[in-house]
Amino acid sequence: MKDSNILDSLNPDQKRAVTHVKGPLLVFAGAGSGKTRVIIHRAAYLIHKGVKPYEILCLTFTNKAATEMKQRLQAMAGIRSANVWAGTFHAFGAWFLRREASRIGYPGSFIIYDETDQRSLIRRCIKDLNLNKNRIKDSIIAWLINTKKDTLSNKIPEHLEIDPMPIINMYEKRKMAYSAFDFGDLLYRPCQILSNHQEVRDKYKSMFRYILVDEYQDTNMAQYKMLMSIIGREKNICVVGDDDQSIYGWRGADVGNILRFKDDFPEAEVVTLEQNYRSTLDILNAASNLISNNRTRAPKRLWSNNKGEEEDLIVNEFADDEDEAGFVAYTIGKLISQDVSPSNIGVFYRINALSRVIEEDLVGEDIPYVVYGGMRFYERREIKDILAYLRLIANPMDEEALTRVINTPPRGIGNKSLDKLHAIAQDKGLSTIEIMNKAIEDNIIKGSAAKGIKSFLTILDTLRSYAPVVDIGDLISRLVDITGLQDMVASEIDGFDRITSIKELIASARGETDLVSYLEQKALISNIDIPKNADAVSLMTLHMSKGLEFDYVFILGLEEGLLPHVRSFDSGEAIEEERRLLYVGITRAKRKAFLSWARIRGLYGREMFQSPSGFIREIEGF
DNA sequence: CCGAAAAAGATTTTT
DNA sequence: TCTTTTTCGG
Repeated sequence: MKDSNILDSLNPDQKRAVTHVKGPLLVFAGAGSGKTRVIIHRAAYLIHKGVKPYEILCLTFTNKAATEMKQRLQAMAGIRSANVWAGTFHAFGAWFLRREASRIGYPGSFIIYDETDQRSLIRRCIKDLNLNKNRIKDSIIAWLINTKKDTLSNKIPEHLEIDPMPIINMYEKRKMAYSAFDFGDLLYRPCQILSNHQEVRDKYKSMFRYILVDEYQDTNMAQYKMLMSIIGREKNICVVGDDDQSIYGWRGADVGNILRFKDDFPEAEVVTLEQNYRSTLDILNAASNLISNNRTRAPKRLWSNNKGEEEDLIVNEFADDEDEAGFVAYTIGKLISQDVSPSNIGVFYRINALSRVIEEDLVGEDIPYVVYGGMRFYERREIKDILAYLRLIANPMDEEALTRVINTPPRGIGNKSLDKLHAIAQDKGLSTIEIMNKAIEDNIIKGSAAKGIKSFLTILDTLRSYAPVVDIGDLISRLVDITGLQDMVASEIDGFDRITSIKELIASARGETDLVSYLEQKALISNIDIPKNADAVSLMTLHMSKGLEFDYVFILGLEEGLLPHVRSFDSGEAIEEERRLLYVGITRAKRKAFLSWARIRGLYGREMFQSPSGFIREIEGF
């Protein structure tokens, strides 16, 4: 491949970013300015210039972005690109820990706890510490634990009724005994290891000589530190981002990271991409008007050559949410009748709860649609049950998984017996599974409970013997059969749907053989892949829309309390983030954007009287 | 111990 | 409104 193949289609600024090989590089890439192209082309260019693919590390924020990056790089640079390390920060953290976790007393075969697992473990700690009646919320503890890890700080809010530290300590101790990491650990623990071990730092510094980071504006403190400790002496670090699209502050993301890049690396080359190739001028101006109301941002103004039709951005007011939904469905129907493909239409909202009304009307109009997010596949009960069994096969120490399935389906083991077992295990310092047989021999557990436990152990043994010899799809289908999960689920009211999702899971696990890496994949990728060639209208939250584009975009619920959301009212910073969220939404639109608000909205079973979002006036430039 | 019924909880966003 | 947890009678 020649230089020209890689550089031909780029504008001068993009070219500058792609060809800057040595030393730190900061790319401010406005919405629709070809950011992803720059990253892909840059990686391809590096390989072309003789950089070894395995020396390149590409970090992104979402799985979606990571997958896209790998695919497009493969298309451009061919098979060699397979050796580029590309993935999310969390996936990188997990990969790192598989190799280095022994340094903090963890086995490399650890499992990953998702939010639900984390919550129920916290709840159990609260219970075991007899802090139940204090009505301390697990959500607050979870928030504390996660924030501590995301921001690498030890600050604890003072206005708490009780000291959260005993709970947190017990949580961490047990999590370690179970060989589990939570999401926060995947970023925090690598930081810890890297900062304590010079030789580990050196190892990864020489391993990855070229680092590319996408969505740098969304990095939190832990991600930042992790990054800084693996940047080699050559400082070939390239970060790409847009401070106007930082929308993860609530999760510890710090826009300051991108704004301070110049301080971290004074010698850095800075490229600003301001030409927008996506939207029409009207849409772009509306978005620019809006975002110019933010105080903390690097000054810039996007421009576009796309003239468009006369009215490309429309704000509508409706009497209630049903009218709004009716309009959206009607308009989409009209567009489709004009030969617009449904896949070129996106409907966005601030909170998932808004999708329902729209869905009803879309069904009524016979319009195909896909809802992204919402109830996540791997959080469905039947799927979590199956995964818990798999986790137990891979790692008998996983008490959380054990608690979940020991009596699912019911086999006569109630809370009493379970508490007894837990107590013995705690006492002996062993895992519950290890002491089960002995508890029965010693007659501590009797009757139906003992019988249930015996059959449970037999089931596990049987499954464990299958695990090395069949693929995971096969393993799961035997699992649902032997455990009785399948029969249990089938007899439920919504059994058919649940059986369908079990079948989906089995199908998607065909050909997989490595249980540990399979489970990691499931923990880190929360949504099952929806075929993207599906010709359907896309419904999603504004957060999910980042990185996508549609010819026609509908944004619902521009109301005070919804967008901006109530929870942002007490801080100016948070309001700015809401503004960026709407900015992201508007800039997804290529040809037309329909924004709307309703005077009455049914929300959580209540009728709310709404007033228009202040953002509407800002868009219109008053 | 089980399952139904009632009560409570949570409704922002994601890895 | 919808889901999860707790309570209570069998």
